[in-house]
Amino acid sequence: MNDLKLEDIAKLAGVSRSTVSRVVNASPNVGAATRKRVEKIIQNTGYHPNAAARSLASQRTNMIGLVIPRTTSAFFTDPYFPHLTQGVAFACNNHHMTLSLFLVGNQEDENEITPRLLRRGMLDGILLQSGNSDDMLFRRLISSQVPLLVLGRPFEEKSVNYIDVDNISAAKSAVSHLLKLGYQRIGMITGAIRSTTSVDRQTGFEQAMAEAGREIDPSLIVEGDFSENSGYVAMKKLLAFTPDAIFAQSDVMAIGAMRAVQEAGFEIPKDIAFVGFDDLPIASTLPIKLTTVHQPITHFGIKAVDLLIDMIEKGTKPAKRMILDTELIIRDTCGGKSVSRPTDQGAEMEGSALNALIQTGGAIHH
Amino acid sequence: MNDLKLEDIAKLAGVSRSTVSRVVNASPNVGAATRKRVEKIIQNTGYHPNAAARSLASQRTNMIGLVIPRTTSAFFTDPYFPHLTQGVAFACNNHHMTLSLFLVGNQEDENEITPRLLRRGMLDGILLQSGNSDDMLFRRLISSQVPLLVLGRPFEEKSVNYIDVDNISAAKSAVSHLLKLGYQRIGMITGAIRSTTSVDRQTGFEQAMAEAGREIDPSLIVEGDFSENSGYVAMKKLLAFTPDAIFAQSDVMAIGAMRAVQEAGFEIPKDIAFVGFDDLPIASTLPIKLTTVHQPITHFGIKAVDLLIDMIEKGTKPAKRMILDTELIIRDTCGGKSVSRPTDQGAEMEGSALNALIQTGGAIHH
DNA sequence: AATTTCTTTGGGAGCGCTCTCAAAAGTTAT
DNA sequence: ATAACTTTTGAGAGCGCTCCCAAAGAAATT
Repeated sequence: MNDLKLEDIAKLAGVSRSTVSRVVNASPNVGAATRKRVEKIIQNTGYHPNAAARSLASQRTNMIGLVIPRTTSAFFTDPYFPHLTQGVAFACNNHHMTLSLFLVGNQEDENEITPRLLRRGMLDGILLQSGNSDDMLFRRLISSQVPLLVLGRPFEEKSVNYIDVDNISAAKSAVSHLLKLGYQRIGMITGAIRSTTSVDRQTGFEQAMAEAGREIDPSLIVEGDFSENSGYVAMKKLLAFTPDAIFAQSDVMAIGAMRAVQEAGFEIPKDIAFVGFDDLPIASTLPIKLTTVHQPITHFGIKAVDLLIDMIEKGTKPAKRMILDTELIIRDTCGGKSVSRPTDQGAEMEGSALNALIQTGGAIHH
Repeated sequence: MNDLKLEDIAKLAGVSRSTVSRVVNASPNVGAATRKRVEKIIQNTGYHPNAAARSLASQRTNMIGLVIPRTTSAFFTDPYFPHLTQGVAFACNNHHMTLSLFLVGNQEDENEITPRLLRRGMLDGILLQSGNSDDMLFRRLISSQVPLLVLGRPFEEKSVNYIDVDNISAAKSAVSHLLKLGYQRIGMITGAIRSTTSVDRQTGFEQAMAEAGREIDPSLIVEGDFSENSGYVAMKKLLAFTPDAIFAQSDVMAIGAMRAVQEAGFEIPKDIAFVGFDDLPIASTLPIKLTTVHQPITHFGIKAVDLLIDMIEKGTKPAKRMILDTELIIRDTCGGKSVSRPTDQGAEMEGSALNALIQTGGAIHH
C-alpha cells in the first residue's frame, strides 16, 4: 500500500521524526493534540514501522526462537509437541513477540540453523527443547550470548536455565498408586533412555519401589522411545514376564502397550493395570480411560515463554529454574475405583483403542 | 562471546568493511589470499553478522511467516497441521530461511498479530492457511504488499496465489471406486462446509455419482467438521438411513465414524465400507486398514515454500497456482478386492511396504 | 516580572550492515 | 614500454528507526 517512513509521517503531520516515533511507541511525553493529529495520519496512510530498522536501532527484535533439536525430532509423531507449540505461540502473542520455529531435521539442518541462531539482531531469546547430552547444538547455544531457556532438565544443568516438570515425584506417585492398589509385579516401559525425562521417571519408579520395600525385577523394565509402536513392542516382551501392572512413561506408549495386551487376549485392568504419563486429551476418551500423570503441556509452554521474557528483560543471572507440578489422574486402567476430576469432560465418549493417536476436538481445516 | 561488527573484522584483517562483507556473502570478487585471511579471522573471533542490520540494508529478511487463521485454529488437534508445518520447516531450512509461526487463537490475537504481519522489514513472504471467506485477516493480507501464498483454494480466488491439492478429482476417484465395487447406498461425511476443501470434495462426490448415473440421496450426506468426534456423531445419524459405504472427507472423521459403526454392532467392510481422505500414518495401522486418498501433506508444505520463494524472487505477477495430485490408496475398509489403477505404481504395495512409504512422511513423487 | 520547574518538541548521532561507484592493482595485448 | 582491460579493493551514502540531549514553550513559584 505504501512505503512511507517515519520521516514522511513527520512531514505530513508537521512535526519531527522524534515525535512520530513517540506516538508510535506510546510514549507519554506527547501533547494530546499532537498525538491525535499524528495518530490520524498514521491511520490514514496505513503506516507501519519497519521492523528491521527498529530492531537495529533498539537492539531488540521481539522475536524468540523455539528450537527442536535433531535428537528429539520424532517430533510430529508425538502430540506432545503440537501442544507445547501451541502454548508457546499463545504466550508469544500475549507478549507481542513473534515466534520462530527451528525444526532441526538432520545434521545438515543443524549446520545450517546454528549460525542463524547465533546471529545477533535475530532473536531476543531462545527456547531449546532438551535433547541428548552430546548435543552439539546444545553446547553452542549454551556458550553463546543469547538468553537461553532449556525445556526439560538438561544432562548438564550447571548454570543453565531450565524449566521442567517434577518427573521424579510424578512417576513416584504413579507407581505408589499401583503399589497401594496391591499390584505385585509392576513393570515399566521407559522413554528414550538418553533423555533426562526418562531417567527421572525411572528414578521415581525406583523410589516408589524402595519406599514400599520392594525389589525391582530388571526383566520388568523395558526400554521404549515414547512412540506408540515402541510401547507395543515393549509390551510384547513384557508379557513373557507376567506383570500385573505397567507404568508407561507416556500415554502414547501406554496406548501401544494396551493394544498388545488386548491382542494377547488379556483384560485391562483385570489382568494388567496401566498408568500412563502426559494426560493427553485422548487419555480420557479411550474405551478404558487411562489413569495417567497429568502434565500441563500447553501451560508449560506458556510458563516457559514468561520466564524467558523475564530473563531477557532482567538478565539471566543467577541461573533460572522452574519446576511445575503434575497430578495423578485416576481413571479406569489402574483398577480400583474411578476418581476422575470434575473437569474431565468427554469422559462419556467411548472409542476403539485405535483412536489412540487421534485427538478429538473440533478440527476445521485442510 | 563477542560484539564484533564488520568494521572490527575489517580492521583485524587490514582490509575494508566492504571486503569483509564480500567474504561473508560469498561474493566471487575477492582475491583468494584476502578471502582466506578474512575467513580465518571470522572463524577465530566467532563473528556473526547482525541480522537486523543486514535486513535493513538489504531489504531482505530471509524470513517467511506461516499463518494459521482463527477460523482454522483447532489446529493442533488435527495431525494434518504438524505434518504441514514439518514440510514447511524443512523447506525453509533448505532455502536458508527462517520460519515464523503465527497461530491466531482468537480475535484479540488477530488484532495483535496483523500489524506484525504487515510491518515491513519483517517477513519476505507469507504462507496463509485458507480459512473462511469472511476472514478479515485474509482480506488485509491480500491487499498488502507482501508476497502471499494461500494454502488451499480460497473462496475468492481472483488474482490470489494459492496452492492446493486436486480435491475434486481426488474425491471423485474415491467415490468412483466405491461405485465400481458395487455399493448402492453411498453416504458422505463432509468437512466444515465453509471451507473450499469440503466444497470441492463434495463436488467430486457429486461428479462420481453423476457419471455413474446415480441419484444422490440427501439424507446420506451429513455435515462434519473434520474432527474425530464429528465423524462419530455424523455416523450415528447416517446409520438410520442404512448406507452400505461411506466416504469420509478426512481420515480422522472416518475413524470416528467407524467407531460408531462398530459400536452399533456392524462389521467393516462387510456391512459398511469406508474410504477416508488424507492418508495419515495411522490409516495404515488401524486394525482394519483404511482405504483413503493419499495427499502428500509434508510435500505440500515443501512445495508451498518453494513456490513462495519463487514469488519473492521473481514477483507475484501473474497470480500463481499450483495443484498437487493425490492418489487413492486401497486397503481393507472398502471391501472387494484391491482394484489398482494401472498407472499407480504405489498400488502394488501392500501392507508394510506401504507403511514404509507413509512413515517417511514423504511420498515425494511429483 | 523574574525565576524555576516541568512538559513537549526537534536535532543529531548512531545501530551494523549493503551496494554503487570509483580508484588501485594486476593482466594481457599492442 | 604503453595502452586497454580485468580483477580486487575502498570510500561513502544510505537503509529507517531509537534515544540522548538540548531547546522551546507552558506552568508554577517566588
